[in-house]
Amino acid sequence: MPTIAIGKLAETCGVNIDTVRYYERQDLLHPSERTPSGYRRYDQGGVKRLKFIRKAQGLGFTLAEIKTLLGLAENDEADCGDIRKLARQKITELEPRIADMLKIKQGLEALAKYCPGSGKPLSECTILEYFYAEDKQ
Amino acid sequence: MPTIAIGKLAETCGVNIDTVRYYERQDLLHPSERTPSGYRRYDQGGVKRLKFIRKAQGLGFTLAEIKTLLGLAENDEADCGDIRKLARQKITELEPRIADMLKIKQGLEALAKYCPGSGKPLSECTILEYFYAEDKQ
DNA sequence: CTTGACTCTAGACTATAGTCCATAGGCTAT
DNA sequence: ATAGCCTATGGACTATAGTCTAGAGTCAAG
Repeated sequence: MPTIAIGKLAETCGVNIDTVRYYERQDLLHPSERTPSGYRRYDQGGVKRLKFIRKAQGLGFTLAEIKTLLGLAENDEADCGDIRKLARQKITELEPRIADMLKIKQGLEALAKYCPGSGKPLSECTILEYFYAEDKQ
Repeated sequence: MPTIAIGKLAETCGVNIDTVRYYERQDLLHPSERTPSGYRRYDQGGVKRLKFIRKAQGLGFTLAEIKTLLGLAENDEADCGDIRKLARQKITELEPRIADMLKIKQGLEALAKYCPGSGKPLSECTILEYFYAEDKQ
């Protein structure tokens, strides 16, 4: 079974070489062995694991969460429900964040819409007016 | 014109006292004067400025952007168009982020929907299958 | 056998927005 | 005048996810 060096692994998966070492420090990805001179060697499992990490990141999981996922994925006792639970939890975390961002966007749109725009003095800027408004309530 | 101490300012605006000093280091908010013993004193302008900062933050502006906004707000040469431009820019920054988060959420929902769930072995988990899938392309 | 590319380690540094700490001095009410 | 807050400073530390550096050692090709 051929193994590859860290540079090749990084290149294959499209990540920075230092990121691979960082994942190792975070206990997410270890080489399958080391050469006598101390060079890391990775097998196909390492490649899969690194791709797993990047995909899960793409879905918004943090490295800590990915560690849990990897732990489950390699635990024969775990079942599908555990994984699904994490996915659902992530969804419910995402929902208020999306809602917040939409609210912010709508707020900005409303401000921009009523701001008279170019050529008008700042005294007529409704955005600044909003920022400087006294809190009602 | 009465002035207030830093603790009172922080309390009035609902921020941590260290945050006020932090904003000063970031050149966002300076006391109107110092007492002979070196205590910061803030006037009503300071209160307004701090509230301005917090409101703009609530709309998703970074401190660096708020610095620009404050600069404009206090520059007689600036006009409304400048402010509106920043608001619009923020909106266009927000849009892809919202789209990304919706995409992530939908991806997770699709995964969770097809995952057989509790009681099923991991070998049937479609989420893990997705994570471990070979890239097509 | 030397050159250039690759890798090793430990530790510093990035961004963002704070928060906390120690130590010292100031202010106020009793 | 003294207890008990308040404030001053500089610097360290938090979280997250890396990125970069220095100095040393290793490997492969010509």
